[in-house]
Amino acid sequence: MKTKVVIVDDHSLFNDGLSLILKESGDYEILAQIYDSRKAYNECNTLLPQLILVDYNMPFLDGLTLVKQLRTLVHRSKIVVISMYADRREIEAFKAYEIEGYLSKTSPSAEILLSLEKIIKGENVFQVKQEQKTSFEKDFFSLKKLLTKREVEILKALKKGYTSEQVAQELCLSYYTVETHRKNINQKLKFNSKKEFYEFLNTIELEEK
Amino acid sequence: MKTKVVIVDDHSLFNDGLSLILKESGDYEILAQIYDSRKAYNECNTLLPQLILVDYNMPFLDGLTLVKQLRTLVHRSKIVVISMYADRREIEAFKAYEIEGYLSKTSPSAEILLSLEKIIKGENVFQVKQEQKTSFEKDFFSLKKLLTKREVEILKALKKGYTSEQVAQELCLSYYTVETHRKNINQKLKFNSKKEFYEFLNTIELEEK
DNA sequence: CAAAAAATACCTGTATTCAGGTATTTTAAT
DNA sequence: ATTAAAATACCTGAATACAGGTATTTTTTG
Repeated sequence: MKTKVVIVDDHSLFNDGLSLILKESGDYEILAQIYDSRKAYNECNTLLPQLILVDYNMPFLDGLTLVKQLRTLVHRSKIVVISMYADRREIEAFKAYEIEGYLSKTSPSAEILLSLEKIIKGENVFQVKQEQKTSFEKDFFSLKKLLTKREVEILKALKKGYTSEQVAQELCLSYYTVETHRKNINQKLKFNSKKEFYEFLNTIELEEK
Repeated sequence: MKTKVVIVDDHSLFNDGLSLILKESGDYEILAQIYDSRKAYNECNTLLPQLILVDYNMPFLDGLTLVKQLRTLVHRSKIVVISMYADRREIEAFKAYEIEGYLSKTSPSAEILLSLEKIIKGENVFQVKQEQKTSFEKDFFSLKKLLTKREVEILKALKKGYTSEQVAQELCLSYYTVETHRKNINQKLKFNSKKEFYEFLNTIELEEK
């Protein structure tokens, strides 16, 4: 049984090359090669890959933010980040989203294949020493499962560029209510900065398809 | 008759991927894949390839310096630089060494193959980045005219999710200075909401190298 | 060199967001 | 029908951002 893979990398040559390498090994089926990270969320939502390979450096939507989004999917894919530079701090940033692997583009491809094999079998592989292992498994959530209907409505209004005050007017609510909802949203999604929140807000698809 | 190629790129995955892509096309014979640019000169001196593909960003010996070296070889190979970011100024720097092509890693591999074909036939091909344009990126050129160097630096730091206070620390500035810069940026770009500012921040490509 | 542009820094007041609460009512689920 | 979840609303203090200034120094440029 071949492992179903989606590759997300804006560098087409690399994307295609990696795709070929995986195909050649005979163990992988490439469901999609995505060149624009902004499309990854929706693609993975329908394709349901077992493994998602994500580049770290991408325009518009960087690897970290993308991984955060992908983790809100109901379907739990294994996520492996492939970075140009194997940086410890970079890895730390990803720890929160409990990715299954972090590999470097500078590694020989044989090594990459070996690492991926291990990851498929359930191991986690971090090319730079993993010093602190997470003691408990967090529950992974679907955005829609985690957020309530009202909270999604609040997000939709915020997507229009409204302040909490304006959202309150729009939805005929008290300012305090809106703030409460935002507070709960922030708690659930654990944003580390305003930038992250707005990045999420700008890229997430809230309308039903 | 297959074209004899040497690939120089420290990113093994990319190197191997490109190698596979070329082999698959049936038109190329890979004489060597070199992962350490410092070895490229001697290798090419003995292998005498018709075509040398060189990555731009490499440790120890960058693409530009390597090309300079390779041009001192008696054997005249066609040299094509493959870069992450197709920047006009980068290309200019290479023009002095009369390379035959300059391609971007973001181009579809079919396009790369087509370009290489042309180059083999004697043409020179210089690809300048084809941008997927967002509303803001269209105006990026004028944006750079509008914003000062420091202001762009501030934006870059903000892109990391920093607050003004953190940006000040990062750049060894006063908090007030950072706020002044932000104020000027906001005045120049006339954002109507925080959402708009962060949308801009998240979508704009500030690195240009 | 003189003028303009850029970078630096400070001040004040206001607006907005965030994070910690508490608490009641409405709705959904067992 | 009872319980749990969701939605509502309020309070407060702190952090951050925004908008209006002023003002000095440094750098660039004609």
